[in-house]
Amino acid sequence: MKISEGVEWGAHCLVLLAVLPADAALPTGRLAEYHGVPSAYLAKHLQAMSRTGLLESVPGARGGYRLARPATEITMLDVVEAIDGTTPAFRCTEIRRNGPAAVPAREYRLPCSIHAVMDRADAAWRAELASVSIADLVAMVGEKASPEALRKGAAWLVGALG
Amino acid sequence: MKISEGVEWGAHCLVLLAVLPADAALPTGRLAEYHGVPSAYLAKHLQAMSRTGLLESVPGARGGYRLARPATEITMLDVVEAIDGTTPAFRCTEIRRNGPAAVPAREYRLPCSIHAVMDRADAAWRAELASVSIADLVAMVGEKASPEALRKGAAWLVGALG
DNA sequence: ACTATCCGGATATATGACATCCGGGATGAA
DNA sequence: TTCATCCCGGATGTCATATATCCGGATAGT
Repeated sequence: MKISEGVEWGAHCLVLLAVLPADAALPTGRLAEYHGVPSAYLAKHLQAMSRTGLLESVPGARGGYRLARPATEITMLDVVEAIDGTTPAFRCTEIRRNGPAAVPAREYRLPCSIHAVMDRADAAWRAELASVSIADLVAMVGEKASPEALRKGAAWLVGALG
Repeated sequence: MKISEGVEWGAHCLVLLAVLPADAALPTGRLAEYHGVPSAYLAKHLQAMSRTGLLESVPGARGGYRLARPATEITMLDVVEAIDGTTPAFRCTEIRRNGPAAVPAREYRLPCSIHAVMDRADAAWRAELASVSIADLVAMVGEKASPEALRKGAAWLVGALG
């Protein structure tokens, strides 16, 4: 089991965009440069977040991306679902309907018990992700990051936005 | 994100083995036949569960697999970890150390906030899985399955064990 | 001895993740 | 108007992993 690397990139981008002045936007190239990741591929994930309404794209010269709504209203679950999709990790192939114990399809009214358990675990995972917003992450990073790193990041932002 | 199909197979096999008389074992071929899955591939997953101590293998003619401990003491988390591995779904690539805001490695004492959030969600998922035992699943299946399916399954078992 | 079975390794194939590129369209600046 | 950016979607290529199979060696019943 494995989550796409793009989720990490997307989350970091959202955190960076969350500390920008209102209405300011950063283009794909700048976001890629800041995080040291390939620009062409990051674009794919930014487009995905734009499609699901997390980011707003500003076309044209001096355009870029900015948050589509306040950072308090974007959760980590939104990011994961935008980039990794909403398909549950477990897919029941209904193997109970195979083999010698199989009965006609209409008998399988109730969902497979194993399926149900996996779905509950999936729901718990998503609930945990939904409880954390991008704004929460901004606060955490502000507390944890070294002053030096914060200073360098801010200095770069001034250059990128100017 | 996606869980190996083998987890479903493994869980169903454990449930079937849990209803066997004590000390009775079923070989790979029978387990595969009962669930309608390829025997050679199922063997891989059974071996994995054997290595992690969920199953006990009985070598030699008329051997097979049986539970290594009571069904009440085998959880769904055990199954998932045996077959899908214990590696967390999210892997932090520390992209905060890239780009213009990077500082010397010794400055990154505290874990990445995004990483921390993903780990908490992963823990919630595992906790949910750990709260359900194979014995619980046997009970659920007993309640939910159609009497007809249970009868056919039992009949097949009598033949397979005889 | 013979047969049935587990076990590990080697191998083949398919699926999806990762990564890049290009053409089209939209926007603002010159 | 013209031009330089920039977003967007599709096509493409590469690579890692999941899926699936097979074989030889070891082991235990008959």
